Amino acid sequence: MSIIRKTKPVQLILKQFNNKGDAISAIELIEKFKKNMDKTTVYRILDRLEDAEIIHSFIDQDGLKRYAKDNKKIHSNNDLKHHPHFLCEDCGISSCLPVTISIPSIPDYTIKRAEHLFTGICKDCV
Amino acid sequence: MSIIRKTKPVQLILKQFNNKGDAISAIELIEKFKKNMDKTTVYRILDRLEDAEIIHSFIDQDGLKRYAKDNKKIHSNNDLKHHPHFLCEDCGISSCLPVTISIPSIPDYTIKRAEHLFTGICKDCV
DNA sequence: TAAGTAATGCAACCAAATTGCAATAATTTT
DNA sequence: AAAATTATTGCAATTTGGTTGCATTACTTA
Repeated sequence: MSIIRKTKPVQLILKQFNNKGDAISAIELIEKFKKNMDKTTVYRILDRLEDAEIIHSFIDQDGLKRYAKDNKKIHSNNDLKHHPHFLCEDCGISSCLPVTISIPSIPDYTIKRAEHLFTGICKDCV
Repeated sequence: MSIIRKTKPVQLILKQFNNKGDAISAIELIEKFKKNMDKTTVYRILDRLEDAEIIHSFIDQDGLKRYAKDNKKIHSNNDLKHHPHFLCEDCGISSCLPVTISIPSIPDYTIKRAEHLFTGICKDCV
């Protein structure tokens, strides 16, 4: 699985993630590329890119799936794996924050995955 | 707003939250009470209970809205406001963990809300 | 117990996401 | 470089979680 061919739609979406490091929702991408490709294609490309660990996804407070480019600094070692995602209430721009959240150890619980979502006002909207 | 009458549907749902402290998804409740009430009613009761701060909600990793009873110990003071939610991969049971996550302060960012989602294996599924 | 109004059920609707399938376009093989 | 292979796409239809409008029902209170 997850062999990715360099089709035009794939290149368009990849370029999008390379240009800006923001976390983009699937619907934003569908809207942006509606003349270039079908929404099904957008969803499937995102799935494949996630499989290939080129991007990662999370669900935001509104239940929308968002995707962001995988960042080596953030994802390479275990320490930095648990980084928070931030969503600005004002401009709606979402981003990965380059800080580590320490996971508390809870007796008898095995934590495999953690997702931290912050909502507030970003530096450009003060 | 948010005056809550003790109708039969409301009592059923309240009993559900009083019995078990788990975080229940709206669809679980709809399924469970499908012979007792309409799904619209479930959604509207949940909204009202949340308004009245009897329960609180969050979106889980699958994008499902989940609700749990508000816990005074967890919600009374600001320190304990940011408690994580845990979802067991195995049994699917979700719960509020009574621990505090410290929010890192990020320069130029104002964090208003935080949501922490852990996925893993719970104590009953080891 | 009658009036006022909150709450419910039903049907229709909506948006995000998924699926099946035939057509198309990257690759790979020759 | 053409043919064969198979990943990828577009389109239409479907699914799912959730919402809305409205007439009817049932709490509450006076």
